[in-house]
Amino acid sequence: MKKLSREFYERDGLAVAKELLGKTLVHESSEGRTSGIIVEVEAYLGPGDAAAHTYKNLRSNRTQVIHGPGGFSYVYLIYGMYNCFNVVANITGRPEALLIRAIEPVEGIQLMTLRRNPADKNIRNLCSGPGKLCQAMGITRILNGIDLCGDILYVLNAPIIADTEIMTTPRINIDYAGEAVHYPWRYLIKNNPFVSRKK
DNA sequence: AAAATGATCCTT
DNA sequence: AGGATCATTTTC
Repeated sequence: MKKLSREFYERDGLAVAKELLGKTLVHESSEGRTSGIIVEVEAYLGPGDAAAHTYKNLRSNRTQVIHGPGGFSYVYLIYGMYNCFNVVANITGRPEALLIRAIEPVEGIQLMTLRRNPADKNIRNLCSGPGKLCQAMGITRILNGIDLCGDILYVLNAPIIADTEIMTTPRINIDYAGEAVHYPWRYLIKNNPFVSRKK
């Protein structure tokens, strides 16, 4: 399969979020190659989304990549300890980010286990959360702002998942976001055992 | 300049 | 239910 193109990313964030399900995220690191199937994605659609880092078009050193073209990576530190990986969607001037919350590990499972917790042999615990998958795949803020149409971090195309196989729920841990708390912008592959916990 | 705050995870 | 841990944002 081919890498997803700029055109794929530069569309409405909700459509891109949904269509990312079932695609394969790949990281070619110096330690080795890791990959996995995206099974859970949340959309953060600034400027009208109180949960988004680009709410009211907020532009800062951290969020500037979200304001640029689609198909770039946005990686930020959360709670002083964990990285979160997002795919930037839509065109320049439409600041939308898609948080990859869980993947189903495919390649480099041994390396993922080593990076996470060598004592835990349960592969369900490897990438079932945004901080966990970044740790397992070696994604850090060094990769913030890189082009997903490049050769280091990218997503391979795959057939679209049918609506009947997709579930939507409100987003996780955004209780501060007022009205936006209820928006059904979390997309998951139904009955997939590798999604994150909660709700 | 100082204080508050997380798009989390793990342990109790 | 609470703590770890710190860059970023908000407030003074």
